[in-house]
Amino acid sequence: MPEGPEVETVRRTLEPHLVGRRFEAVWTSRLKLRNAPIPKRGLQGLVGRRVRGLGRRGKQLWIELDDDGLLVRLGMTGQLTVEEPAAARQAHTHLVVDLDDGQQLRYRDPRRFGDLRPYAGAAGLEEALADLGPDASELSRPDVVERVWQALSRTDRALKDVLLDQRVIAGLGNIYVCEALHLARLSPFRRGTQLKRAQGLALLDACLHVYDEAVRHRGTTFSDFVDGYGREGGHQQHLRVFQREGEPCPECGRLVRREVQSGRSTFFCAKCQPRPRAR
DNA sequence: CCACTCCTGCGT
DNA sequence: ACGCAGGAGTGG
Repeated sequence: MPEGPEVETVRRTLEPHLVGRRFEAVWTSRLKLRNAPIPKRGLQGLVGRRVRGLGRRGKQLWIELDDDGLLVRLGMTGQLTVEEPAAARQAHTHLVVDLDDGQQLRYRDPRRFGDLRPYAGAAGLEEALADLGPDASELSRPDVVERVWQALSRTDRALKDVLLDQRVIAGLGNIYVCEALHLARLSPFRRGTQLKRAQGLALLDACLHVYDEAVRHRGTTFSDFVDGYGREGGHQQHLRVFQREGEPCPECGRLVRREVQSGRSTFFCAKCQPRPRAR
């Protein structure tokens, strides 16, 4: 469910609550996450540590504790929230941490595509992030834009697939890639090598803009996404094409189309985002 | 690039 | 009953 803006919304809502708190006890379910057992021992090892801060790059979130820490990936349906211990524990809860202020940090994930992974020291964190490109918010920096443009302009892959590749830019998912391509008026099926420099830069600027707006609206909620206090996002009111098949394009009125690309739905306007002629 | 996997839940 | 879902990985 969550892309970078949703994860950032969780990070921002949880950080003020968690910083300075100590992990007093840890409970985990016995189910697997991402096809691997929950690392019970590693999580138990975090008891007694104090939270220093919350970090994020792309869709990857982490809680920095004294020395070590905990990486959290939300997958499609993960929710990380602070709740009263008396609040009913919802189905599909896989982690409950008792905090020293009497509250609980809870992780819930019906589809279990998420991941909980303790890490050791700065080196452990660095290793976990090694394959991630710069966060999409870093596209505000000219040097990052230049580096990403170089990668983009040299690939024959479709723009949609490149932007979804977390090694190139981290944090964009299906929603915001569709949105950015529409904003930049570029077809998702166009290839990187078919871009002129100005078009490429405009696309990266559109990615940054869409990303910032989504953060400003505290993320997009269709069904599952909630912030650290269980509140829904607001960006679903502002989507241009995503999940709007058959509705008029906000720019030209032509009906938005949906097509399957790389196995996933792509939403676009055939008039504003004409297909490239050849490859 | 494709097909298929991990899962549950929801809308048609 | 079936298709589809914000992600990510594998194998072909």
